[in-house]
Amino acid sequence: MTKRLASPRAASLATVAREAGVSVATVSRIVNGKTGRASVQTIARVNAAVVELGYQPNHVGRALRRRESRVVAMLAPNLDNPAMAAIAVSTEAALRAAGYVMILCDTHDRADLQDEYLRAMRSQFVQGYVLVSAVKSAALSDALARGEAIVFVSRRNPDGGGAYVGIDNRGAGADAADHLLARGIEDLAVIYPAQGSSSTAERVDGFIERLVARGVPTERIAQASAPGLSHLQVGYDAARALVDGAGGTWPRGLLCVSDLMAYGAYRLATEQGVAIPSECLVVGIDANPLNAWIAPWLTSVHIPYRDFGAKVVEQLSSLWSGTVPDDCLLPHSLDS
Amino acid sequence: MTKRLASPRAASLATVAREAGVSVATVSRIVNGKTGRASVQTIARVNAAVVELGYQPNHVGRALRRRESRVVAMLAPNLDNPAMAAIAVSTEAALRAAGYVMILCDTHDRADLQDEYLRAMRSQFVQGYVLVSAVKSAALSDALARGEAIVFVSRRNPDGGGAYVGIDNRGAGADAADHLLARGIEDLAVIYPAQGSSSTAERVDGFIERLVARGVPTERIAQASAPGLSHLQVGYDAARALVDGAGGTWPRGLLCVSDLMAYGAYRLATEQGVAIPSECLVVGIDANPLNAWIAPWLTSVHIPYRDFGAKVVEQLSSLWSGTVPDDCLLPHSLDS
DNA sequence: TTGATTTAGGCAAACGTTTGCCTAACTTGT
DNA sequence: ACAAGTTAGGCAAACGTTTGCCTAAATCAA
Repeated sequence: MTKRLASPRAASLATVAREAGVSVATVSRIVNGKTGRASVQTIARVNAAVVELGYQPNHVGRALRRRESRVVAMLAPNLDNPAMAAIAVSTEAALRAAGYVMILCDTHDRADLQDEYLRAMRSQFVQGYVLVSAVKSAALSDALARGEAIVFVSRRNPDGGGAYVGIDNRGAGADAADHLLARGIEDLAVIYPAQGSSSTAERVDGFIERLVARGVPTERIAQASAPGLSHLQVGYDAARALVDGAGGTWPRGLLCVSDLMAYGAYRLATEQGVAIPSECLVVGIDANPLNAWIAPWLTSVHIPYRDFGAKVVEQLSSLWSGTVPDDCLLPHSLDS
Repeated sequence: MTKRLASPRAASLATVAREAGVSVATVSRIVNGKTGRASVQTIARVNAAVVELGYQPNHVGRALRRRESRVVAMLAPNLDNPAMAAIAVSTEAALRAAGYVMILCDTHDRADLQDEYLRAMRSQFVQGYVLVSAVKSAALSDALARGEAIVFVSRRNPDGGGAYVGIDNRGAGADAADHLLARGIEDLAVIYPAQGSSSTAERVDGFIERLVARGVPTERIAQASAPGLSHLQVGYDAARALVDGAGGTWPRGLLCVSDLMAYGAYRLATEQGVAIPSECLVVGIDANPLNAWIAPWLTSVHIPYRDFGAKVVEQLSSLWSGTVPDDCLLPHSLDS
């Protein structure tokens, strides 16, 4: 027979304990699977009460007592970027599968917002942080010094060290170089954002190094960059700088360090009547799923963003168990 | 593999109280701005201690005591869709400005996942829910019956009623109709997903109603749909169904109820050598910012997703204060 | 002066969990 | 039969806040 509850309060350990005629401590132990401490009959009685009352452990009480929540905060610079969104989605799924919930914060790539979020999250007993393309900031250094569990994604710890999930950026740049050379293109250029993060810089380096190693004279590798946060605009501006710097002519092959930058460059090409890809083969990095539908002109290095989440959770688990994990580099690929 | 250092505890009310030589209660009142209860000197002393120790209120303790967190859960069907990501970003920003944090859950449009999330969130003392394109489910009905604060976005409450933020979908469809008619196009079609949500169905209805009202014979308005979750694929499949149903000829004007569907249709057109927009003017709905860069052929009804967040927070506030807010319809626009 | 009111702030009980410690009642070993 | 060990489970103290209630002292009214 079921009781009609006077208040809409959810069942607590106390409710269950009363119903089962045992103490709160016993119920707590049983629902937490500490088996050795109770008789079979008691366990059965408690479990019955749990089911009947629909008891669900209260995470707030638990967090207070254990001084830990099952919450992980992700700080990402801008979810407008489909690559970031993909990372967020896959991380959220992996965390949830591991029994965590994810709080998402958009830092807009601003150090002050990153600081504010880091501080705010601390008082939520957040258990770990996933920092996508983190920037250097005071609260970040503090958090690292305190030994918080922090996984860096896509961009390495600006203070050096720390757990990292990403790809071999140099390798990705090198692959792009090989791809272009394999098509007999030797009039090459690369564009990138002026506020260089470690990852974009590494892509550029890898690209140039490989070209040089394969005998392309340095002076035939044009470079240009542009400031700004929107990779779309940066791509447009950098491409303009590149072309203007070359007396109005486009290179035959162009590496853009992200797909969004490639979209920006494409717009300029369209405006200037340059045919892509026949006059200029554009290579991006990210392999946005939209490319197949509306940007078939773009060749792009595939990054397995959908696999990032699982790796991030692995690294967090390592940190929680007290070890410092090795960097995790996922495989990229450029289908030819 | 090195061991991490144990972190020193953050300052609590007790720490501050000891430092300032007052009781915990007094500190609590002061940090909460209950001014009438303390002398000016005490307030000054406490504030000094707060600053010195870098005290930040612990949200977990507060949540436990007040039986409310400052957490809102957003359940969204798929963040891969840029429109969803835009809603998530703007809601997160608006909530944070109002002092809340947002937990993000990706339901993949599945009722069972939506149920699981709703139940899991309850024991986190989540204060409100933002349900983007919610589907009918048991836990949703339960939550509504319990009187939880729930705001529906983009798709109305499947059980009817409830707070809603969205656009005038019929109006958007009608605007698309006007746009096409203004260009003298009368050979028209519309494609939409087979699993019709209220919003896409309304867009189709508004489109057709307006066309009929302006004298287009019903038999000249072709329709097609396709099943599936990915609007990209749905657009492709539906366009194929449409064209096949018309003996291989494309309409002169085509409304796709989302931009992603338009991308899908575009791919088919490209494959079939149909020139967009000269042979077929495609109109989408969403106005994805990428369009200007890589899909200039697409005309799209602009939806102010960036304004959704503020409205969502308004509606949540209404719910929290006990009133039932009116539906909030934001203005859409189609720049001609 | 006295009684009434205000001011300033402390006490302690929640909120829901977890866990070290304690204690009865058994079970063994000898 | 008695000491030693095991089992089953209760007690109560945290964790960090908030808040109703209480109490001194100070102020005020008459």
